[in-house]
Amino acid sequence: MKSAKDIFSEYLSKQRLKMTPQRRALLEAFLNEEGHISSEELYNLIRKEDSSIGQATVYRTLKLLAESGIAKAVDFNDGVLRYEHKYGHDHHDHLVCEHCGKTIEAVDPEIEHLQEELAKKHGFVLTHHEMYLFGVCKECQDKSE
Amino acid sequence: MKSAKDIFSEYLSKQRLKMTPQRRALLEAFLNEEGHISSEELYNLIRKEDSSIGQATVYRTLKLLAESGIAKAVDFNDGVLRYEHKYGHDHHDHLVCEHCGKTIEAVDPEIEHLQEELAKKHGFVLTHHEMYLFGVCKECQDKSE
DNA sequence: TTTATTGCAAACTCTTTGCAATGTA
DNA sequence: TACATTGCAAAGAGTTTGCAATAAA
Repeated sequence: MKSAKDIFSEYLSKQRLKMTPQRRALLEAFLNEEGHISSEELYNLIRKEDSSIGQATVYRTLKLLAESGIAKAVDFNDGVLRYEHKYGHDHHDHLVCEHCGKTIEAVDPEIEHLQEELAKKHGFVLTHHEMYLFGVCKECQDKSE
Repeated sequence: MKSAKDIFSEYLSKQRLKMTPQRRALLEAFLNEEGHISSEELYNLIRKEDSSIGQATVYRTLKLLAESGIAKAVDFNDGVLRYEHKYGHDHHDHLVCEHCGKTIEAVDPEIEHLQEELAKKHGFVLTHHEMYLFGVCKECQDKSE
């Protein structure tokens, strides 16, 4: 299986774009992060290793990572766009705890199927969907008792 | 059944807030609009009737309408927050056409039920959810053939 | 009379863009 | 060499906020 780096390199050359040390470093930092990272968070991480990298480059690179299929933008309604790993990861939706901000990734094949059906019923061809379930997680429920 | 105006008045007095001509006019304009309206769109509408109303008041009033349960914020990922009627309207999700921007409101009771189940399975108590299905509508499919 | 509201402009947050210098293919 | 990329600072979009004047309860 191709590595994320291969995918990214191939995407760049296909688009006649260039690989640079900044892009290499940002890809690596992104891949080392587990969760849902914002541009600013990634900027703060990368700074520790190379303080010469600018914010704009981080924004630009994350966009590129999303275009190449390495990353996927997710929006938890907290005012910033976040990115999660996409390449090599299955599709999933998110449960978001409104108290502690924790997110859980989950899929329900039946829901996925019914979404397709619902779209079809209205004449739509689905390209993608977003489903966020907001609520209170187990731990926060216990705490507030 | 109470009118939206009653609901809003009651909400205001309960919060020790005041009814003003601006709020009255904005509520009316909002109720007269059918779709999903942004603050700027509502501002442009209200201006025609009373050009002295400021943008900030529109932002502030829409927020108030949402708090009172009259309106509900929806986010179609187009960079602006929109509001739709909530009071007296059943819950629904949205199909969004990525070509023409048209939205269709739809509900699938089975999906709703499975969302609850999925949340429960992960220990969550659901407060609300967002589900947007993005795709291409019938008309746009036909056009691009 | 007390307290909320207004319009205005300035401030704010997140993100994008123009540009001259620099680096990659 | 030709052209993409960089960092920077400035610009942009959408939204919020401080404030003095005004108006509702």
